[in-house]
Parts: sequence; C-alpha cells; structure tokens
Amino acid sequence: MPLAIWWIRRDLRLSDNAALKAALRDGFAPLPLFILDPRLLDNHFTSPRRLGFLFANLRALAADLEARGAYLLVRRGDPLVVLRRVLAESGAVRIYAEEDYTPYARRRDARVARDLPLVQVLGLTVHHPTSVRKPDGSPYTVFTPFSKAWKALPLPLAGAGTPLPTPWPSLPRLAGDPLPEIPPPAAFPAGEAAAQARLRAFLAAAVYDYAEARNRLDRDGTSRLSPYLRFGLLSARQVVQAAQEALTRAADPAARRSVETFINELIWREFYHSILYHFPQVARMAFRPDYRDLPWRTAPHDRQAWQEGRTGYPIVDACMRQLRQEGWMHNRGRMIVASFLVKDLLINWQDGERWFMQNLIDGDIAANNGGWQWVAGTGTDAAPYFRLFNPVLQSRKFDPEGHFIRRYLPELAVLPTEYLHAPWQMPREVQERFGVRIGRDYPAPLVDHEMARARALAVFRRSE
DNA sequence: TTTTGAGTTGTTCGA
DNA sequence: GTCGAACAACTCAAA
Repeated sequence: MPLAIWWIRRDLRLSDNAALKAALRDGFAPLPLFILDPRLLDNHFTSPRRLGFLFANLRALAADLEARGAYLLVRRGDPLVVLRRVLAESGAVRIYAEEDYTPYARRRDARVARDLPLVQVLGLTVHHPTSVRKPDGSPYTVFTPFSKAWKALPLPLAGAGTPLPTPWPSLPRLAGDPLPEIPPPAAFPAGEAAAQARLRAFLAAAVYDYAEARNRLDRDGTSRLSPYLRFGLLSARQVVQAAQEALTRAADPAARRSVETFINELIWREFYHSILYHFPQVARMAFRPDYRDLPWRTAPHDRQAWQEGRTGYPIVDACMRQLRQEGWMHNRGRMIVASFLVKDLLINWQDGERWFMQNLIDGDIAANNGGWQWVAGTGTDAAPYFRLFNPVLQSRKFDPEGHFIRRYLPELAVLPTEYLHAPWQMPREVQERFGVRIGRDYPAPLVDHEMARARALAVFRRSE
C-alpha cells in the first residue's frame, strides 16, 4: 500500500477528519505527522497554556492511534524541511492536510505546495470562505446576510466518507522529537473522547436554554466547546450536524430558538474565518480604514491593571482573573472587559487582542480578532455607534447575585450584593464594618465610567 | 442606478 | 419597575 503523510495541524481527531479520509479514499496508508513549528511555538501571540492544551491533546491522539496499531510522529523544525525529510525517510509520495486560513498558515502551505505534493482539503470550517458569496461573487462583510447565504448551502454530512481502517495499515517506524512538558489546563480535559462527551452533554440539556443562560456569568450556560473546536478535537460540521439533530428534539419554540442561537454562534465562527481569509489585513489593522488612526492612550499602568484584574470594577476584575486562572473567559465577560479596555480606558484594541491570545486556551486569530474589532467598532459591523458597555449595569444584569464576582474576587466575597457591583459607593463605615476599604483592600475605580463614556463617544465621533 | 430596509450581544432618559 | 424612543444619521445588501 503506498504511503502518504497525514499532516495534522489543527484537526486533532480521527472522526470526520477530511484530510485523513481523503488519504484513505485515494488508497494511501496515512502516516500521522505533527510538526512543532518554531514560529508557532514562539511568537507574540503564543500562550503557554494553549500549548499545554495542544500537547495534552497530541498525547491523547497518539494514544488513540496506538490503540489502532498506528502511531503519531512528532518532528520539530521548519515545516518544509521536516516534510521533505519525512517524505524521504518514509517513502511517502503525497501529503494530505486540512486547509487553514490564517495569513501565516496560507503562506506556509503555499510554500510547501510549490515544492511538495500537498493536497489540501476543506475541514476547518463547514463551508469554504469562497463558497459563501454574494450573487456578484464578492464576500459578505455583514453577518446576517452571510448567515442567510451560509444556511442556504447544503450541509455536508459528517458521517460520510471512508471509514477508518482496522487495523491501521503498517507504517515505517521513524524516530520522533519529544513533546515539550507543559502542564495541561485543568478546566478542559484533553482528547477526542472528552470533546465528544462535552458535546453530547451540552446537546442533551443546556443547549435548550442556551439563548438566555449563555449570557449569565454565574451559570454554566455556554457550551465550553471553543478549545475543542480551536484544535479540531471536533469538526465544525460534526457540531453543526449534532446541533441540527438536537433541533428536531426541541420541545417548544423557546428551546428551538436556543438551539438556533447556538448554531448561529457556529456560523459566527465561519464568518470570522471568512473575513480573515478575504481580508487578511485585519490581522494587522482595523477593518474600517477610517478607524485605523484613532488617538489611543498610551497608559501602561492602566493596561497592566486591566491585565491583572485591578481596575476597581469588580465584574471586569473577576473576568480578567478568570482568564488568568483558567485560560478561558465567559463570552459575556470577553465583551465586558474588551469594551472597558477600548472604550473606558481608550487603549488600542490590539493590546487586548494580544493579551487574549497570550492567555486563552481557545485563542484563535480569526475569532479573537473579529470579536475585538466588533467591540471596538473598527470591524465589519455597519452600526457600531454607541456600543459602549456600562460595567455596573452588565454586572447587575448578568451576575445579579454576585456569585461570579465572589468566586474570582474573594476579597469582596463578604460584601452584601447591593455593594458588590460598585463597591466604591460604600460609605466609609460600611467599608470598615466589612473590612473592605476601597483603595487599600480593593482598588478604587481606575476611571469614572461617565467621564470615560463621554470621552470615548467624542473620540469615536471625531475620527470619521 | 437608485432606493429601501436592516444591522449579535447597548445605554439613557423620560413617561 | 417597565417600556419605547433617542442616540446620529452610517454602511451594506438586495430589490
């Protein structure tokens, strides 16, 4: 049986793997290879925690492969050099990989494809960025029409294609490089089975209350699937297909709406991958040209206080500490802290984008960039005028009893709920009574929101 | 070409 | 406490 390299990048799964299926369909024995690319291990977006999650999942994939009589070859180095060498050592005659749309991935793959027999297949997203287009062929830049066109396309079936061979065809045993030892994150168990279990658990119950519960910081109402989608422990179409099956089991219109809301979130993911594909410059600058030169504040101390969760706004600080502790942040929290950095502190959204990438287990260039530009109002949104979150209102609305704040800010846990969202409003004697003195036991607010709101509106209005 | 309707997730104000 | 309008008039997509 002829041999082909199955070049694994962000598709760490055996089920519904388009690259693996294509290699088998074409009659090849797939040699699984993961390349530790120095440029991905060390750049300004690198996150040790995300690498820890990646390596844990690579170990899980290696175990799954060994259970099938195969193994995972890990090599460190420049992808083109590694691939050329593994082709020579193994006698493989082709390379199969799932297509990736970040600017770096596209440069890398184009370079490889010039010299080596690389076959790229669709798999990162359900539909290719060039498949979802306006009638005139140009890409959408507004979500709602994009989502309508996306939904109008037929959904490819995740179960379709070649089944996995048992046992795996025999492979030449090549020597690999070791995976770096980084402790894996506790909150997200590694491996394809864990990812499938998480998906099943979510679709069995929580998805039917998703529309409302997903906004609550104090509840476990989100899917928590983002790290698994980030590294392809699940394929996007497996998740969409499973969600559509859940849709048929919805008991009432509210439950239906919830499942549809969840599917919409998956389409947002596709939308931002499409934006990055068609407008790669968004990775370096604002999507909207008129917002590329805003008068951002250079405020290293404010920025550091934001990073460390010391802004004096409990909801912001609790979210930022959740990020540092767990490598993950609730979606509502991401919007709140992003709005605070960009609008209240007037600090460049790209600083926040980088901090998120350096800390998020699920950090993905397309989705992270899209989210930041959406909050900043510099992105693909046609009507961003007054998108400016009030941190106290958001706090009262989405953490009404303060359970979330108390969990991540133990120094405030003793406070009655009425003071928890805006503790600087406590009279001095109340501060003394609870032992929480503003400015000593907990920071005073970094900025006054009313002042900051007026300042941000003026700045964003001026630069049109 | 022109026109029209609509745009993830908000906030404030006043009735 | 709730609700609708105003915010300020932009940009995109589609008819």
